[in-house]
Amino acid sequence: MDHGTRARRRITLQDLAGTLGVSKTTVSNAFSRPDQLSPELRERVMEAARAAGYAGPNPVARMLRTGRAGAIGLILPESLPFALDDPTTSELIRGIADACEERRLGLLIVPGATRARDPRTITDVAVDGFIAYSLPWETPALQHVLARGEPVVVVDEPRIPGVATVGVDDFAGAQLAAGHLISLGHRRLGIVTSPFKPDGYTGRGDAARIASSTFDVATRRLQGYRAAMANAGLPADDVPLYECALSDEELGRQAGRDLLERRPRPTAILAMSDRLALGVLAAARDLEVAVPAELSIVGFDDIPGATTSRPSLTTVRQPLRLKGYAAARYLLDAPGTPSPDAASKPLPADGDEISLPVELVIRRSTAGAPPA
Amino acid sequence: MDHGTRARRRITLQDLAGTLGVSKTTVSNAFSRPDQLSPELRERVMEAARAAGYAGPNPVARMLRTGRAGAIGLILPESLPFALDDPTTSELIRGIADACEERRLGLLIVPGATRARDPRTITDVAVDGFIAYSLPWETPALQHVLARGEPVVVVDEPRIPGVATVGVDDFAGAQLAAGHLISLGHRRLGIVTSPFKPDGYTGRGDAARIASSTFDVATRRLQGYRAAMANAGLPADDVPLYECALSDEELGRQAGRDLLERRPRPTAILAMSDRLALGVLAAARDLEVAVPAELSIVGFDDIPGATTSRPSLTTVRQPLRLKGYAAARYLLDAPGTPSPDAASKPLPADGDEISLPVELVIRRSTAGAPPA
DNA sequence: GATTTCTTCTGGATCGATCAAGAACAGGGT
DNA sequence: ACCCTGTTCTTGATCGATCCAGAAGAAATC
Repeated sequence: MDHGTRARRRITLQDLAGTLGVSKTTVSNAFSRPDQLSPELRERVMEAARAAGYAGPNPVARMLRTGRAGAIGLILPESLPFALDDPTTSELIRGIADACEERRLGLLIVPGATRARDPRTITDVAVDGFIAYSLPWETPALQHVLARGEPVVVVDEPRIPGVATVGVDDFAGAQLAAGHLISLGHRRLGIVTSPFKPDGYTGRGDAARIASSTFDVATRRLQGYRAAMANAGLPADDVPLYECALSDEELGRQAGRDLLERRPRPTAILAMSDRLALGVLAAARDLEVAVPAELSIVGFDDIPGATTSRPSLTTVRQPLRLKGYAAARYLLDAPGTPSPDAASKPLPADGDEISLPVELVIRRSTAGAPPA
Repeated sequence: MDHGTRARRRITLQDLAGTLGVSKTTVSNAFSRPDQLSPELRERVMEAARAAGYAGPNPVARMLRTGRAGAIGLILPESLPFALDDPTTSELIRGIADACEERRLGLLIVPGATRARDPRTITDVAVDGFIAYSLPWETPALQHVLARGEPVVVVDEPRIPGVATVGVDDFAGAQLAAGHLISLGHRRLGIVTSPFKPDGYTGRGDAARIASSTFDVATRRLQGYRAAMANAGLPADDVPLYECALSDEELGRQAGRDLLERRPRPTAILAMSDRLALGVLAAARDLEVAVPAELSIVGFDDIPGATTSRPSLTTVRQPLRLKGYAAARYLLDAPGTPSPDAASKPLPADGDEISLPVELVIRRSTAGAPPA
């Protein structure tokens, strides 16, 4: 790995100082603190640097001395290819990128955290802090991140006491979604859930799994759904449930088929993500169940595809991009340490936890329950 | 920025050695070269580390000493949000991520390179090499990358002597596309181009701009189109041309409207990317021009959306994901330095240049020319 | 028993920069 | 002449690890 450019040993600041007959501090200053030396000398230094092919101070050495890496790390649960396919994750990344760009910071992506592997992908990385996205409770990856002793902001989950978290009010959002269906007269609901454990299970809901869930968000959304049902006097505990290992359209379709083949057939399905909901929509199409005439569907997230589907998707909007932006800002600006521009975006912080608002967006995938 | 976790000063390997009464080398070995010390001592060290909250050797210090950063940098021309929207770029990223995962390397993204800014986003970053994607010739960013003296692989452009490049045969691909239309009987063609310069210009083609183009790929594709036309005896020089500042559907639509409003109206349009082609498709719909009956359209890239559009898009397929993978592998494995598994994927390398094959994919957006 | 070899561990140099403290010299004010 | 302030540049310590050469002791070889 030394092609594309000469393998000449890299010149150091020291060397350059030697050939110029000045001290290394002076050369360092020429690059990093121009006001600390006379313009003429600085020009001489830069000229010599150009001539010697010196590109500037070694970033790693500088990091070691200054203690700043100039980048933040993003821990993702799945692989990067998956993350890019998933609108939820890629919106989050966009938001984080917005903040990184403002602050001129690099973004280092560390994917595949749930498949616990070599901790070195986390421990060996030069960053000033981490954003950990949607990890299950017991992930070793998260332990390694925390052990590094650098600032960490968790997005969505897991909620860990003492660790800053940015998320949305999943409970309220789910309650809104279910409440909407109930107010439309639906009584036989079905639920498609995101995973409760990172073990790849896909299939009918299982009380034991739910009880021992390691994914906070799925748990809270389920509680929200059930709370709304309980409020309406519906039996919340034995609602048909299908768990998907990933928020993926194909699995949503599978879930939709399963739920729609049950008798009595549900008249409405709550999905914990829009991708799952779009899968359910596909299943309804497969089985020739009319949406919304015979079946109402509510998603969660409000991804771009929720507008363009046919019918468009009623869903619970969460500010995905803002969530990423807020997480990065929160990581960068310690609360209580008012940075120059911290006032520009006051975020609703509550202790360690920033909770962003959700909102029910009613589109065409929901309608009154069909006559019994 | 020290919340979420205690602000305790980080323990060093030295400290730990002190409290244990062993040398720092031993502690270092315990973490990084377990075979260099007795299992019992190693266990004692690890135990003490756990007790002291020591997460392992400081990655930056290790990098400085070993000279390896454990990550590669990806320079992108536009912002990351744009890159994620663009299927071409995100497929490339997927491919790079595949290779990084194989090698357990981090991926550090440095976006926005064409809007030349602070060189520090490039010079201050800890990576073992760079992949530079689709940059114009004179970008200062590229100079900074090259100046770092670390391995660089350029993807697509610019072709720079002595710098490894991974790309496709744009000329041949464009020739295939134009040849296909000509063999269908089309004589009045129009061309929608990606930018020739990174100055944000969108509008009708301009010979001067083309002559002074700083984007190799656009230039080569245009030459391919024109070569096919010249071969068929068509006047290649005054073919209607519309240049778009970005490969973006909205601009493609704008281009399509412009070309379709010219008289005589072209019977076929060549677009330098699928996103532009999809925009042209939208313009045809706007103007109620039937595709492919009244207008044939050929794209370039073969992004996923090319299959799902209506009609589906005839295009020149390039192996986008493989391109990313190949670039990363080429960066990691110096040619001539046969690494253990280098033989697994023999790539068609020609000197510094790897050229991946393209292929014409005929779908429903092209048909015989309408009768004159 | 002397010599060699192996295993296990140690000390000091080193990677390439930044930082704190201070030296040398200039000019200004009294 | 003196002190003070300011600018410009230098020296030596330091960031936190890895690497190299070698020491000490145990085991193997002759």
